Amino acid sequence: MPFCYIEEIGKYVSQKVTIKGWLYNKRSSGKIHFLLIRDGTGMIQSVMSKGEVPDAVFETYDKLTQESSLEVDGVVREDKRAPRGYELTLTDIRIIQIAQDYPITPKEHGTDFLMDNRHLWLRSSRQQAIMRVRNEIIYAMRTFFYEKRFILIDTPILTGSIGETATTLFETQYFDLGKAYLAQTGQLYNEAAAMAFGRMYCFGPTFRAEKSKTRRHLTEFWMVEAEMAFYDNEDNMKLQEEFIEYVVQRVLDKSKKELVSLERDLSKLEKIRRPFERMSYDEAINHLKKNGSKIEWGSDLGGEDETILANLYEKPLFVYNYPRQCKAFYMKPNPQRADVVLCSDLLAPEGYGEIVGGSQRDDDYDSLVQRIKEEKLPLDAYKWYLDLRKYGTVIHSGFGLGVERTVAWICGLPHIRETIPFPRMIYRLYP
RNA sequence: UCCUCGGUAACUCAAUGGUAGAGUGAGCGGCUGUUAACCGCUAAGUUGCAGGUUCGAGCCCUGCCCGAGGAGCCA
Repeated sequence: MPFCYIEEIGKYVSQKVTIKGWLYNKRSSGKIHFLLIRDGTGMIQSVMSKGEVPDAVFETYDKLTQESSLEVDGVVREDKRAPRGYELTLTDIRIIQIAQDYPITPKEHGTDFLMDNRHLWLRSSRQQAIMRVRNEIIYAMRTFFYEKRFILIDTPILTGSIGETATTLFETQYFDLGKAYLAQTGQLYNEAAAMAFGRMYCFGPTFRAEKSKTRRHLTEFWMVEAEMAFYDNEDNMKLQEEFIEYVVQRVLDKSKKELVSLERDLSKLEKIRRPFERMSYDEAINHLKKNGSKIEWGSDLGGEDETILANLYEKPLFVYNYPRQCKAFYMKPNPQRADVVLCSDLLAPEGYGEIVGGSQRDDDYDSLVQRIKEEKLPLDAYKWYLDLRKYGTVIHSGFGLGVERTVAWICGLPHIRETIPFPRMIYRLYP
């Protein structure tokens, strides 16, 4: 008898198959039992009627509890009455283990309880859909870069030198060499790699010890960061548009079923096509002031400011040329205007906020040394980084995209915590 | 770190300062097409912790602990 995964059950219509999985839910009318079985690839309703199977098999229904593990044999049928189109007429059930008091019931639960049971919550159909979309998003990102001949270069997670200023870093003792920090970005290493390979990207976890407590923050999150030699910031923004469009449209194609089950409005995603909207930082400030914001030129945009701007359009919005003072030291000053840098943030629509930050990097040795001194950063730690401006410096640019914020946006989720299997947040390290 | 809200049965929530209750889940029984099935019965509580006010506190006051939403900061 063939073993089969539920996602390919359609290939086995009128055949007898074996399914291995877990009991999601059960219902009965007394002489007819319904078992909803999941196997990680999907869900199928299985049916048995009294008299049509041996009594011993029929009575195993009474013993089965939610999330008990089991193997079943049955004949595959197409049936409109089944929740997923196909149904299994059972011939045998073999119990592997009876689950005792599975805590997550089919009814409502609160956030705290679900987060404490995250290891089990992942079994529910909504979480399954989100993780499948996340999987497609990541695959689309990697495919995009692979097809463009970008090289994947893995950057270190334990670092000595710090990437940027402001944010707080997780630190740990590193043998006799002093403090090591968990990487908040791979960018500086990316620049070294771009000078070696031309166009590259890294994909990995990053860490911020910020005491942020919002629906858009994690202390551990995944970032995809690209770096390109001979790209100015205009080339950089064009690449970002192409990248986002590719990822959204591909996921829309590959994960339609999951997005529909998450009740995502697909028409909103269908509109994510190049070119995206653009607005300079100066224009953004003017618009915000006209609409009652207290923001002053020179400070970074707040969450509410971003939402006001992003809601003007149905497509993502680039805000470019930020003041030098609110951006990282490595960004290249605008040659026409020394008070702003050649950079852009990409704001996702529907209030999802910043998902990409990018810039042209300062390629001049003296100017970079000056900026490092201004920021009071340890010059020694950046010696290798400065070498990149000594040995064949070229114009180069790059960007970083937050994977979880992108997943939240594409799935239409209210909170980032459901976009990663085991979220790390300021007040949560378990499970 | 700051502001706001919350903590009552395993879960989700009720309960004018006056006998702590319902639904879900669990257990038992019924039902031959159920769709978070339905119907009946049963068990289930140190009301987050420590004090205080009061004849009497789940409810009012103080402190602490835990969580959520937001701010700042960021992807």
